[in-house]
Amino acid sequence: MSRYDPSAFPPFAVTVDLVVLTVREHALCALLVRRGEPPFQGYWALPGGFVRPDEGLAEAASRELSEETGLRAHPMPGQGAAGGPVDGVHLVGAHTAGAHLEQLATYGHPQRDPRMRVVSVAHLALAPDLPTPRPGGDASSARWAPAGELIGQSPADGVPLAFDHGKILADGVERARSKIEYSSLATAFCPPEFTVGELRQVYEAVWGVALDPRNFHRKVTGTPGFLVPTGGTTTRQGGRPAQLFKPGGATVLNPPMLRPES
Amino acid sequence: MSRYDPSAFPPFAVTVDLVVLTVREHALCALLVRRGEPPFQGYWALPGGFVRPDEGLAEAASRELSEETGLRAHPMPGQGAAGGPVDGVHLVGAHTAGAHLEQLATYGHPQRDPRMRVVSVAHLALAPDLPTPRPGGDASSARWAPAGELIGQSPADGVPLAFDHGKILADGVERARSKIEYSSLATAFCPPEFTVGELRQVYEAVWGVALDPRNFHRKVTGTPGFLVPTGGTTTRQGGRPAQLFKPGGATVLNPPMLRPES
DNA sequence: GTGCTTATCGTCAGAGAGACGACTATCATC
DNA sequence: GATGATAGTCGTCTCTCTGACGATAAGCAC
Repeated sequence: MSRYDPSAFPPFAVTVDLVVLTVREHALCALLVRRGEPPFQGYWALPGGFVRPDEGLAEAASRELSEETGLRAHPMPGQGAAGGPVDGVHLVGAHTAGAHLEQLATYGHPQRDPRMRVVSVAHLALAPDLPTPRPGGDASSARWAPAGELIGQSPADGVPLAFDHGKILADGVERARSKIEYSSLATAFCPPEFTVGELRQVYEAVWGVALDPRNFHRKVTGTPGFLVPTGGTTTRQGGRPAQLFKPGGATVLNPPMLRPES
Repeated sequence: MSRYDPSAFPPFAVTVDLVVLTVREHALCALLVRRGEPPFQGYWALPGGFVRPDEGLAEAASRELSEETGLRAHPMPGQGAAGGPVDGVHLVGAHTAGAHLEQLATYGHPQRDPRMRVVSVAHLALAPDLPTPRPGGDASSARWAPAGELIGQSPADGVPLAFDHGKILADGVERARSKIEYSSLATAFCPPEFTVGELRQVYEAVWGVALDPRNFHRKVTGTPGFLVPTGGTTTRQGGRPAQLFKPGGATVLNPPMLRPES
């Protein structure tokens, strides 16, 4: 069985790759960076990089996210059981609301990188709309791309991503789509204070469906601990002034938001 | 940013660890093996081992499972999107029903193994009650242990597991508990043909609650594609003869089975 | 047969969701 | 200032599903 033979083990490279999602202009978008060197030179890829010898996986993901977006991380307490196997991490940028980071899955096909054996621990980050996608200072080397076009739900399938990043992105989008059903994670896409209508637009963008504003309003305001009114109002969406809310303490939604069957 | 510098990368050992769950005597049990060498010599641990240079992660998990339990694996088609990010694999043993294998999460804390930097990709396997836990041929080196006692839900907390395997086991149990809510995975704990009562006992053992037999019967027989009657009956549970069923094609349960709150 | 066990069908009340009507409050424009 | 457009918020009705639980069926041990 030779379990754990420390003298001779096959060496692997371990990386983290990030699926960073946000909602911009009513569409779910993913952060991509352009590869400057082979393999897949010139292709778009997910941001990521090597795990350093002395850092953990979540730590590496948090560091990479910070390098790519400027978001800084601090641990989000009390998420252990509810947040799934790997605890979520809450991220706070200098001028933005919190974000969410969690482990997604690990990809280790022997030939996924032609240079060597690389195992990538993919992470999923949900962020509010970042004013400037200032990734690395070089604007042409990074962009927000509509997720629907990248995962084959649009006629223009677009250029494929480097490595197996198309598959990783699709898995991340599916995770986000299912997770906002039964958790309050959709608020991670919103600014610190938001209206019910803005939250509904998040659901509509992530799921790609239209939701009834009245039923949605009843549902989210009627779920204890989901939303807390801040007292303020805003008219930034036009129309009648809307109440402003911030996320309540609840992390799980019971009963869940139901995604309409298409 | 130095993304992917193939010339110099920190070498990691990559292993797979297995959370193998089954239901025996109305209790959820996990497969443990005894460590014969340091560190944690004499401790119980999850089965697992190194990923070989030319095999994928699921492949390695499947191989380890086969070595430990005798279950053989073959791919389970058509599970891609519904089964989550990482496809499930269906396992078939010589004399038993199918089993289920899926990636759980990856654990890579820098100090989780005192000898070297080890990243472990944990997998979750759900198997029907195996007649003989013949792990490696040495009966004293492996056992089925009640999961409740191992994850701190019982007064006798028992001996802790080696490494971070207690945490991995707890995550696997939680994954199983939540996944049988909205998928048909509970049938993976059952023999090829089973009664509604046997399926109910699986839910009761995994969740640790009592369910109403009448409502459970209505729910599972009323969900299209969940169960298919085979035509036969059995009295192996005593009482009135019960219809035998096999798993239907459905993988997702909509609406889900609701775990009683408490 | 009697009693025990488990399976299976039925009934009823309450919670929650989808469909949609109605009213409110602001802004842009005439 | 009146008018219309836009968006927010409250209600109502119906249907489905669930939880609680009564009732009956069909085996086995004695």
